[in-house]
Amino acid sequence: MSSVRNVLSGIASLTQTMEDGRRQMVGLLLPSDFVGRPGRSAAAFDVTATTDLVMCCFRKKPFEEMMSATPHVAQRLLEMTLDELDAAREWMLLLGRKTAREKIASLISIIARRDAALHLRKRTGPLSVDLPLTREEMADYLGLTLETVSRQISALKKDGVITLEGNRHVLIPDIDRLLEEAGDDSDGGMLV
Amino acid sequence: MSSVRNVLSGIASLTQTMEDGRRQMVGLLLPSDFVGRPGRSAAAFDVTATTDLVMCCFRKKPFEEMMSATPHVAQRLLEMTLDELDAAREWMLLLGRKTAREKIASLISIIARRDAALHLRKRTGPLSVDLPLTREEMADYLGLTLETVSRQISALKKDGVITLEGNRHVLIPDIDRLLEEAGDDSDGGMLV
DNA sequence: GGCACTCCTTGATGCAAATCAACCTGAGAG
DNA sequence: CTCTCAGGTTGATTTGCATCAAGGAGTGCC
Repeated sequence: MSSVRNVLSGIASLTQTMEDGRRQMVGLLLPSDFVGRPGRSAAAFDVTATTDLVMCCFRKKPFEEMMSATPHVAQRLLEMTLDELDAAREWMLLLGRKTAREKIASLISIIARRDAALHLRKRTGPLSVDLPLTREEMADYLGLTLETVSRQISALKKDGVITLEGNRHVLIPDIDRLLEEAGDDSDGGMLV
Repeated sequence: MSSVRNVLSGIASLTQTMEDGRRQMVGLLLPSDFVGRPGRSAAAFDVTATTDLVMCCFRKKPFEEMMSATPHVAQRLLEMTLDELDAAREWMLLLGRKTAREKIASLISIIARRDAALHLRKRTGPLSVDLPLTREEMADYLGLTLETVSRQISALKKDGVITLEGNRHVLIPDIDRLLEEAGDDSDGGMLV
């Protein structure tokens, strides 16, 4: 049993489930993300692959030895965990206080931002992003139902905030407009 | 400017605020909890004392030197941060999927558990806990309005799940009943 | 072709929690 | 003693989202 894994390619989701089946996604694992905890074997959450996935699993013992031996590793891991904690806390604001429309706009802008960070290319035309999640997965992430997700996406489309190309592809003519709809303050954090 | 602080006594809350004033509490700082991040100066959240508070502030430089010098410190800090992350994720389930009644029951049971962990004494009679928060602060924590908090507390009282002694003091005749109302699976995590 | 399936959209209806509003209680302050 | 003000309760009404329900579009299989 390895206690720590590292996503190499693909997307996985971290979800919590209640006895009666209500589900909440609590994290999205993208390439380069770590899962698991050094020093604990039982996982508190379900980890589900949402696409084909390649992960790199570390053996418990050697990994812990490395942690002790090289302080930089522990420090780097700490920093990554603190980033995740910040992201989780931003998400708590979304779950607790945002409207359905704001939630959708937030999700799209987060995906857009992550995409931009990944590709690092300045595009002049409208931003273009792929949604790596089904409507149901988005609903689980946002604390909504899939019907509400679908309706709010349609509404944002009708209002010209986004354009759809097929079900999974979104064009963003005006990113500031989208951020405004997301209710984030201008400079806005919200990295995942 | 110190980057890291440690609560010695009292209670502080970590909150996020939107431009229009909507607020979400994203963490409760109790004695022994750490705030802040090594390596970053700007805080992403408001930290507000909800009671008189004594904190221990570390100077940035010496703290970071200590981090590098003693791997145990970094590891311990990592572990604490991972615990906080777990707690944040449990909280996301609450915010995204639980009903108002379940949220209140969850909050009370969390406070009860923490209390029990602190005092370590087996009591035979009904559990007795003090709520360290006003109704409004509970509302900010749970993603509700203060009126709903008040109503649900009254409802739980009427249904015999809890008993009130004054506004801030709660008796729990049957902790399992309360946990059931909280919607947590029996053995249940939910530490804060 | 027809069938089964997943994913998605849209409409009608219901309900839980927000909102708006009034009032209660206790603690200082003058 | 009265005034004020923060914290709390409770009631009436509204509303945003969930729920229930039907149907469309794409894909793979026989």
